Amino acid sequence: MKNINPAQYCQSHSLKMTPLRQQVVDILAKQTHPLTAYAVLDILKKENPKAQAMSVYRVLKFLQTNGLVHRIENLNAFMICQHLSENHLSQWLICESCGVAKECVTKDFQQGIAYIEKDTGFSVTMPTIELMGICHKCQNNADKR
Amino acid sequence: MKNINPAQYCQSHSLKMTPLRQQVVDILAKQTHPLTAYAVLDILKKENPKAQAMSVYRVLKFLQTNGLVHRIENLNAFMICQHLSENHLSQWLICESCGVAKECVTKDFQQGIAYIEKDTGFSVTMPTIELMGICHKCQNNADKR
DNA sequence: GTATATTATGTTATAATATAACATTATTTG
DNA sequence: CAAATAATGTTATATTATAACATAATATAC
Repeated sequence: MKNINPAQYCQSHSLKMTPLRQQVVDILAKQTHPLTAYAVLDILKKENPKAQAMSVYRVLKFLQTNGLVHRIENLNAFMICQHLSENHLSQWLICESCGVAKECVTKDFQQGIAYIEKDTGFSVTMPTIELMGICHKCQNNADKR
Repeated sequence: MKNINPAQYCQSHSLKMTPLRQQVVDILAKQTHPLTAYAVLDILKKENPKAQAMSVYRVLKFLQTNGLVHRIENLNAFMICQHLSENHLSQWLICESCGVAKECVTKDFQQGIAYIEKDTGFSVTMPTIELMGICHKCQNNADKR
């Protein structure tokens, strides 16, 4: 159940992977940095010149709703899910210097959410955990100057 | 050091609390729901008819940078800081049904961030933790129907 | 297999959110 | 007080997102 790809994921979740959706997935899968909807559109237009913003937003919404893509709220941008096969929260490390975004995992967040739900009766449907900061590499680069 | 107000906070942090900033703070302090910048503007205009979007964005940015206001990224909206006197992360519970937003606190998030920093070398400058969901009250209301 | 319903996409227009650039006013500091 | 800095005013415009309606593709019922 590891390294499942988006098309397989759609099959096993009875979701329809259309050509347009696949194009958007393929674009996002190549990125190390989050892309805005319009940045996706610009790339998409190279292979699909008639593509339009509305379609991109619709596809992104579908992909996000179904867990294939995460939205980075701090950047109004999107990343492909990096842990497709696992049941997980969207937790991101986003470097303010180089712009690279990586999914991160720690049980503490899961625990924190469980604690808060128990403590307050609040039922979490969608957690957003985004840690803006400076990645290890960029810290080293800064040191060298 | 409890229940410090924004003006006092500015004094103790050598920040300038101008009339415009105070007006925006006062508006936000009355809310249980996050307000967008333009929603703040609409209210602000009642007492300050010449106020404009640019000014509101500038004031909000100042207040956010200095920890008096938090931005709710999921809503493009702003809330007054509800724990001004304490050193804390921005952690929010946001009800998708009634729209009420509350700051929440759990050590687990703090721990999770510490763990990730140690594990990856990533240095967090600004965490965003937003838990969208349904508050206790709204769950009860739904049950009654 | 064709009609009907449903889902996906196309298309145009516009709403909502945010910032750039430059001018003016107020405040601080030497 | 002069010069520098910070805050706000003002206009224009960029960026992000959705509404509304049309058409095409696919699934489902008969």
